[in-house]
Amino acid sequence: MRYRRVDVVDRAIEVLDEYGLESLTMRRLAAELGVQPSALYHHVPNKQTLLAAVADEILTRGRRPRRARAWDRRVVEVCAELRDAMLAYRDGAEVVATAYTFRLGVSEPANQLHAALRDGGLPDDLVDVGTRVLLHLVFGRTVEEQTALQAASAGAIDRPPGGPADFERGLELVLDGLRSRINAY
Amino acid sequence: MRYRRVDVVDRAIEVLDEYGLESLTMRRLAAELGVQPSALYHHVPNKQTLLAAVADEILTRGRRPRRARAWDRRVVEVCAELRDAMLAYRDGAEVVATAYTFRLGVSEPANQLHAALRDGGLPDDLVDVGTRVLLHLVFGRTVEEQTALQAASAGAIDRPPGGPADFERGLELVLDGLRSRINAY
DNA sequence: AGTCTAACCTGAACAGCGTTCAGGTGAACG
DNA sequence: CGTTCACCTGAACGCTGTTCAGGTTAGACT
Repeated sequence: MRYRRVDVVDRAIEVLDEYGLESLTMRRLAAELGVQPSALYHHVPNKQTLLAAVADEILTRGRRPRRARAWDRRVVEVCAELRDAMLAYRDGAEVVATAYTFRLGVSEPANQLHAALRDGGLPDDLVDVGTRVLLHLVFGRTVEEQTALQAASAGAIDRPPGGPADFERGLELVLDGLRSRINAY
Repeated sequence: MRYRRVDVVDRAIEVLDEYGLESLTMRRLAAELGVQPSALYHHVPNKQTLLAAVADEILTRGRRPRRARAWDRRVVEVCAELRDAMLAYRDGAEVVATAYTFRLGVSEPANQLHAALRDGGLPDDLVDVGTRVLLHLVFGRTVEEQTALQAASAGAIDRPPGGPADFERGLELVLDGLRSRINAY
């Protein structure tokens, strides 16, 4: 069998979802493809890049059509989509959040939030600040939620916190702040 | 030379600050102490625990007296102290944020924020939501800032964003949201 | 049809990691 | 003066990401 880059990334996501991030090693992935570990380096320069590609693919798979027209509803939509996309795969939140931290891909959600806040009529500098605050909120919260969720399903019952409702509460908090800044101008 | 747990943690912080998190290996730390790697396991059960201890020590060293009386000023104070404490050591933000993610220590800032929001007269559930939002904001932002800062000092000039002003802007955004929820009751 | 090129892969190795374990050593205490 | 026990040694185990020289094979070109 001969593979291309896409096949490697796809299989990486399968391994991630089934066995978790700590089991997603180059050797494991190679074995899963029936190939020597060194073969992977013909498709990907290193593991970090692989993980970035995995993160991007996870987000791509989670995309859905934009429905809302009002800027603040659109922010909620983007954040919810981002959250759901990450939660759809085991350890997805950690992979995506880490890739974002190292500025590897994951720029699409940032762009969409940026655009939404701009449409809201916020001053430019507040658009930047707001975008980052929203991203940090979504990443932090979702990583926390997924960690707790997986810990809970592993027996350590530590009341799975939050859920979508709790998530949206936090979001509304920030949106309130943003809205109050609009009315001021 | 004979060491105790404190010595190990202290030296770990020195190695962290001087050579960075990726160089803080058990072997490296042992060599720095002039000791076999296995010796470390008499002071610490594993590396994860060591890093949690490092995180806690970093926060302890960064503590300062509480001055503000108003609840919202106190929130700003706690967040600023947390940020400064993490920024005081190389990769400090990442170490502390990771420890928090895995629920290993780092509970003090959470408690203080919780108390401040309670004093603000927020309903209980909002206190929880707000505390976590604030923590995620501070962690996300500080990790991002420190990463960019260190990348910049390593030659990759990617405009070091933010600084204290930018940080406080994001914070005020959330505080606005919280304040608006108070006045509603 | 035959040749060539480039993409894909093999197999072995390197240097490093966290962690374990049986056994040694020396300071402090009774 | 003897014993205990905290601290440490030295070697090993099983992993990890990554490199490299060389083999194989599919597809394009003449």
